[in-house]
Amino acid sequence: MSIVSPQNFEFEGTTRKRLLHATEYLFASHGFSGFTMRGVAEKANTNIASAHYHFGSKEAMVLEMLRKRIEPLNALRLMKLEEEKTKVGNEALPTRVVFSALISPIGELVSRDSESLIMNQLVARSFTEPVSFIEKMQRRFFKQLATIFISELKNSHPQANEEDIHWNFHLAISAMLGALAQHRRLKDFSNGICDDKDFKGMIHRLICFTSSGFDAGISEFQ
Amino acid sequence: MSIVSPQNFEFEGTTRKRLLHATEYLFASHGFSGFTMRGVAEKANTNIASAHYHFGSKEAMVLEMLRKRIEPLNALRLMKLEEEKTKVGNEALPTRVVFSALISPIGELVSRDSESLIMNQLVARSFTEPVSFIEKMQRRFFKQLATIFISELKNSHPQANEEDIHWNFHLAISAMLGALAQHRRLKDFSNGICDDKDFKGMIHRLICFTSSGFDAGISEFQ
DNA sequence: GTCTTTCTTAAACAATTGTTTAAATTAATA
DNA sequence: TATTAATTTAAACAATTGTTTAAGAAAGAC
Repeated sequence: MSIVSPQNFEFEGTTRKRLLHATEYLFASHGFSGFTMRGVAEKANTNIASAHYHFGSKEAMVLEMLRKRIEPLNALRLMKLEEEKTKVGNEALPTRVVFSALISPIGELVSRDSESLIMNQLVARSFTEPVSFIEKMQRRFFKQLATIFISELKNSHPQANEEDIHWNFHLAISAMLGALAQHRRLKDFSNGICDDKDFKGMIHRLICFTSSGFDAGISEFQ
Repeated sequence: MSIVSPQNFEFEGTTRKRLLHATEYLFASHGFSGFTMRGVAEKANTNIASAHYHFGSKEAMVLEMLRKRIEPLNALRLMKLEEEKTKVGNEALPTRVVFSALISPIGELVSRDSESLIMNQLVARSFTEPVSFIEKMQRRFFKQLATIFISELKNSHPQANEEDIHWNFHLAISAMLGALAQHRRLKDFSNGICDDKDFKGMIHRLICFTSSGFDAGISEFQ
């Protein structure tokens, strides 16, 4: 089960769902300007006019697809964070727990809906796409979440300065998205030593990697 | 001096050089399928037929541009690594020194040629582009280098198993490329607290972050 | 000088792009 | 059943894509 495997199967459900599904797959593997409405229509077993009937435009179709994927993910992240906060009461959360709340929901959503494997490359891509509306999406879908998690990290590191917190949070997010986006390289470069299908393992390693990197960056500069 | 700042100035030099320069800038900010030959020609103050005269095709032009940027970078990386190895003689290199040899050349090339700031987004983008010839480029330009650095990390961690080495090297590379590719987010999210123009600082932080993350990942799983 | 090569340019090419139109079909409602 | 709304479809639209052609200009060699 690789993150984005070549899909020859037909998408199922209503035309609208098939279109969103095909959009998701093609956007994840080719980027916004790299896929075509005709390509989406063909993969969804319908035609281009139908896509415009349901969504109005290519841009609107991608936006709707992204919204449906990202919103549940962020909701799960916030839920996890609240859960951990009530657990410890007045104490500050360890770095690792904060990053676990941020990262582990990716793996959990993938487990729930096996088809959402694509989401990883998808979310990651939406952070490297240059298209202006996606830059806006970053802010709309992620800035608020980032603020909450950063303030939590401030609680965990009361002696650290804000600049270090922000810098290393940024590096951690970059690592997270980078790992999702470049997952295929692991297979190419490890000569079969690593199991790139071990998604749970990746999530676990990613949490360990980012929280350790974060803490090292905080203590180094203070 | 942000990594990719909006450039209104005209590119200088021969037509060929102006074309490569414009290609670099546009590919970095829009990706392969996101920029057009007409856009490149206009930015280079020439016309599309001239671009085809000098390079033959859009793909060949991008390949040539990438080659000219990546090869000197990798040469510097290998030189740094050899330098450090001769310093310690028979001893193994600390993780941090290995990652410093891998990452610091990015900052040094940027210092030498201020215009190569773009290179960062550029190299990073070439690792998230889906276009097939760029996937081939990953292997051509990076696989050999990765093998060398991985074997060096094996020397540094003789007790670790290969799987952990590969996984965490992969995560470190992802963090490095992710940080370069998503550099703009720092400005967007830090509310002016962090100086995104402090490139040397970023390189330093990145080396600290990745080597600590790597070591944590190695020791956790053994 | 002439000739040859190198480079530049405007114009056209065929193919593909997102989008729209309008007719045909299906589903829902009364 | 009759009528209305929702959906699908083929065809065409204008704009843009990478590429090519062929004529011209610039530069160097003889």
